[in-house]
This record gives sequence, structure tokens and C-alpha cells, in this order.
Amino acid sequence: MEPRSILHVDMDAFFVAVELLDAPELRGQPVVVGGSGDRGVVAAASYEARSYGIHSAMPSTRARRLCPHAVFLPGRFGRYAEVSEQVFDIFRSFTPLVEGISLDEAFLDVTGAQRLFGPAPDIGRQIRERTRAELDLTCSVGVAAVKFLAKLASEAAKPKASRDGPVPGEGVHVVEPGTELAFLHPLPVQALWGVGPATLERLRRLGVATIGDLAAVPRDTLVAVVGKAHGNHLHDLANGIDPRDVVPEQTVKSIGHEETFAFDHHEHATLHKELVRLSESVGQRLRKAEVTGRTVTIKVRFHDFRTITRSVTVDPPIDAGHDIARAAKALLDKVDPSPGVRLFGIHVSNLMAGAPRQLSLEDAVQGSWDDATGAIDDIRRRFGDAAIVPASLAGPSGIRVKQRGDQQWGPCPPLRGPLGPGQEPAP
DNA sequence: TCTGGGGTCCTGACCCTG
DNA sequence: TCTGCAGGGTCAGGACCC
Repeated sequence: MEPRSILHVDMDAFFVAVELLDAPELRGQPVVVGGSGDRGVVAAASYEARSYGIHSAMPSTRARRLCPHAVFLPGRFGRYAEVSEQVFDIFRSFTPLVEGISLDEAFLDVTGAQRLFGPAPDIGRQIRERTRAELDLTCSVGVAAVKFLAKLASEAAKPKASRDGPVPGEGVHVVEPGTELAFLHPLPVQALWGVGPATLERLRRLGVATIGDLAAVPRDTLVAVVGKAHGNHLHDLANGIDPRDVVPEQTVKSIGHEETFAFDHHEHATLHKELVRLSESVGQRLRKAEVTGRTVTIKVRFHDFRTITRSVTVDPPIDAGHDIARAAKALLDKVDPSPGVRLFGIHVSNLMAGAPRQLSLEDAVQGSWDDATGAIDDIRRRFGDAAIVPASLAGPSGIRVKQRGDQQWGPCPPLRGPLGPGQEPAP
């Protein structure tokens, strides 16, 4: 079998780079994109900001302390998605085998594209040249025969932050056949996809620090320490084995929304409003994706960060906001919110495409909800999300159905001090 | 020094059924 | 009818990714 040529393309500080397209006067400055409130986190930082130790997923409050003069921007998910489409169009002009990992990252299988565009490293360079020329954006490219090595190679090709400012990267890094283990084994074990804080701690107890150390651990030992699936997977990766294909079309397995509140909620009444709002938006996305789901899960994170999930499986599968809300409400009613709820989420899983909906007796009495939800979706498409909302959300407060990308990186800055138990934010 | 949001996958406990 | 077992579904939680 012909060896494959996989590219991993990763846009450099993508969200920040898009902001700089629209505000070029910020170039060269420390720029941070993310949630700006007390409970927000950093989504992306310019290499200038990274020189101060700021990195993604860091609490915004800490980022502010590290670099008070940085420019903090709230983030515009829709705009990033728009530019991401243009970036992916460039990727797809080289090969249809493009697997998106996120808005700014993708695997490309260019095995068959080399006849047309030249060797894989050349394709990587062409992609870099085109994203720069057509979109004024830079990216880093890793080239290897398997996915995870291509991913690690793109990391090696990236610019680096230093005390003296950004240091340009190699741009394209190639892991030549036969050099895989020499590239891989000196890297720290946490560089592997699948080694997070918990696994790292377990491996550390085994005396494993590098991927080379990991490769020397017997498979059975690894399985005993981190579990069957994870152990086998890590053992393969440490030895350069990764049979996963580039899969252009991934089927969605669950759809959900969750939200961290600027203030903790202590009462069912206010949480129910959030529940209806989140259910509406999840339903809207299910219908847009033309799927229905059977399992409704609520997620509650308390003041002390203790997190619980409660789920229920319903039949027939559902896609309407009021059905999701009904199932979620039954679950929420069994949870005591009095300690203070900082996050609430609703997810629908067990998805099936276009599964037939069976009307319940209640629905039949009220008329077909399919017709109603379809009409609601139409109205929102034409007049905006605030045009039509469930009765429990209607009123002067103007709460609208949550959209994906709203409050992506934490709640907006609080307008006043924290609330005590029994108090709820006024509308 | 406090920890977002949208996902996927895995594991273990428990229950039901044959 | 009871017991033991295997397998599947459900539920809850954890870990990880970007």
C-alpha cells in the first residue's frame, strides 16, 4: 500500500489574526480575544501577548494582571466562521479530503493530489502562500504519513513567543519516512493527543516523561494504568502507529448549549427561564441539522465547581424546544439549586437523521408542533431571533434565544456586585 | 488563582431480559 | 420457580480536544 501524505494545517493565532484584518492598527500590540467578564477565559492571544505568559484557556482576570495594557477583544464567532470558510475553500482547492478539527485547523490527505500539485511539502508551502496572499493570514503546516505526526509537526513549525517578542517559525515541518521515532521520542509525553493533566499524572508515577519513555512501557502495563482503549491507543501512538483516516464528513453525535452565568442562580424559577431559552436554541439547531434526538442531558455546575449531569431517554425522538424543555425540566426539578448554580447546560444526544416523529396525544390536541416549529424557524430566519420567543421568555427584558457563539468564552462583564443566596438578578 | 463552550469518547454501575 | 450468567441499554461522570 502506498504511504499516505497527510498535512495538518493550523492557522497562527487565528481569532487574533482575523481581528487584526479588521483593525490593522493593532498589529504588533499584545491582543487578547476572549471573555472579558470575571468568569471569562482567553480564547486566543497574539504572540506579543503570549510573551507575557498569556495563553488560551487562561482566566481573563489573570491575563489582565499579567499584561494590563493588552487590548482585550470580546470575540466574534460569526466573523471567525466566515473567514474560516474562505480558508477551508483554499484547502479544498487542493484535495476534497479535508477533515476540519475546528475553525482554524484541519487535516488534509494529499496522497492523490501530489500528481497535480507536487510533493506534499510543496503543497504545504502553496497553502501557506495562498492564505497569505488571498486572506492576509498565516498558518503552519505539518507533513507526515500519519495524522498525529502531522499534527505534532505543525506544532514544531509554529512561531514561538519569547521575552523579546515573536520568533518566526519554520512554516512547514516535514517528518520524513524513517525518521518518525527520532522526531517523536524526545518530545514530552503531554505533546500526545490524549494525554491531559490526569493521564500525565498517572504516567509520571510510572516514571514516563517523554514519548520515548512511553514507548518503552509494556502495553499491558499501560492498559492497567489508564484503561483498555486509552492504553492501547497511547501505546500505538508512542510507537508511531496511527491508522486513522482523514474523514471529510463527520456525523454529529450530540448538540447542546451551556452557559456560565455572570451571577449564581439559587432558585428553580430563574433557572427554568434559562432552561426554556437553551432548549429553544438546541431545538433550533437540531432542526437546522435535520436530526432528532432521544437522550436529553442537563448539566449543572454549582458555586464550588462541583458538576453533575442528569439524563433521560425519551421515545419517540424529539427536536422541538418545548419537548426538550419538558424533559429537561423534569430533570432539573430533582436538583437543589440553593447552593448556587454558576453554569447550566442542555444537550441532546442519541441523534438520528430525519427520524419520523410520532405525535403524542397532547400534541394532537394542540395541533401539529412540526408545523409550528417550522413556522417559528422561518420567522426567526427572516426577522431575527428576538422576533418570536416562548411565552415564558417574552417581556420587556428582551431575552432572545441563544445562538451558537453567543458568550463563547464566558459571561459579559457584571454590571454590579455579586448576589447573595435567595437573590436573583433583576431582568 | 480560578477555572468558557462545544464537542467526543470511554468507563463503570445498574437494571432488565433471555 | 429459582439461580447464574451474558449482553444490551441507560445513566452518570471523567478525561480530553480546540
